[in-house]
Amino acid sequence: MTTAPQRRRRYRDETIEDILRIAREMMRKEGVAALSFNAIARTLGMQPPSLYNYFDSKNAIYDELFRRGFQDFARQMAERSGQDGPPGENMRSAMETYMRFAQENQDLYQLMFQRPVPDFVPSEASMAVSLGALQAAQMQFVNALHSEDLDIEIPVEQALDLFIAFQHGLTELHLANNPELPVGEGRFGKLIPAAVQMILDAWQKV
Amino acid sequence: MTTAPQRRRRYRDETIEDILRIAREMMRKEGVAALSFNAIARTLGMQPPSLYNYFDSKNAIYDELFRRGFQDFARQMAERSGQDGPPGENMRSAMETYMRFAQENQDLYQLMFQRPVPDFVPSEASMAVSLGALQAAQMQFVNALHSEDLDIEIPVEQALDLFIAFQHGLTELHLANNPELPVGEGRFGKLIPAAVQMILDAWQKV
DNA sequence: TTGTTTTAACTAATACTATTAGATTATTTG
DNA sequence: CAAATAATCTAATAGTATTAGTTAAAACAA
Repeated sequence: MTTAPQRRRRYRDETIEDILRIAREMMRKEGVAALSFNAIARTLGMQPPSLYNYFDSKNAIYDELFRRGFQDFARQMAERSGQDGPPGENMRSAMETYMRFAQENQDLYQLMFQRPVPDFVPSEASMAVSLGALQAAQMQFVNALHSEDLDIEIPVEQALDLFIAFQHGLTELHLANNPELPVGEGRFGKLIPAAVQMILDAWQKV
Repeated sequence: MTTAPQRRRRYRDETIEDILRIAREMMRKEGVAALSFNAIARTLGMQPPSLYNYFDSKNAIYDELFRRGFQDFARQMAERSGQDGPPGENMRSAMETYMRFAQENQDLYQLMFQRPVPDFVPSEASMAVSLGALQAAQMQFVNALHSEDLDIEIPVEQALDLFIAFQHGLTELHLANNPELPVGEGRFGKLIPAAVQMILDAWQKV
């Protein structure tokens, strides 16, 4: 028949989504590196070896989450507001989107930007997605640095890297100090406006 | 006798140092979270259970390294130059010392500032050392922010946190991108002067 | 120098982990 | 209906941290 094989595939796809959903729950609860392949299987009511029909290894699960994480990240950075606004607004939007993604997807963020699992190395395909996403996010921002309102005395790439480091540092420290608080609250989560103002004070035309 | 018992204690202390040295080697080679209690014992020529005569658990080894790491960190931050110099010199010295510690002790730095081992929670005693070290490093720096050359329009604690985030972000990204390069080289490792200049441009009296 | 206590090592065992091999059952296709 | 495929199982391997119980040696007190 024509419908039957599709049903099996649908079941299979559903099982894969279940696996990834359970994996993320466990990563959030026990820590990214504490993910147990066996425990995922047991939660699904399977014996651990059966899970190998869906993923070749535990690291293959990490890899799929890594890839999807960067896809989501790229999408959210692309859809953020303020890209065509004044530099300050653009910077604020970029920092908030970056930090919000990290706060709302702490499991994925750790997997993507920290390296909590020592023997997990992203596949070439996932690495390509990752580099593409990061480059796209940076390209969006280079335009802002070429604004007529700014007077930056260092090479654009360096200015961009300073911004990235600032953004990353604020995000890391927000997650370390107030992981439960949304962007805008907490010791570091509330500093985005002050950070943007500092950058503008340094780079704005006098 | 009087000398004999001291000899045994000396042997014991030497073994403890050996254990910690081997642990750090393994963490650098295989990753912090990949440290194997059994492998340390085998390297020492012991059976794994014998190692429990020196450390109560694998996490106790992490804990001792965590504590010593913050002691070293505090000492290096306290001894750094430029603390009484002009604000820009003080900032540059602080950032360089912070990043150099991270670059030269990547195993300890990960254990201290990232959280690569999910079920390792520092003991209260080690946590106290850690908080003391961080607070001391920050206190050194508050003086710099009160300099007469600066005109900061936000609360001092916020200015301090912005600096910390910037410093931390540059360091994280240096280790992620050019872990083998010393401070001053590499995409992010060379940006400390530019970062300090940016902060001065924003905060210096006009 | 005795006897006692402490220390440091051992072996054996437990309960976990990811993973592989091979057999079996269920589902889908020709 | 028969053949192929997919999904599951059991059993086993080699590793992990850790605990219990034992033994030999060293240090201490008399």
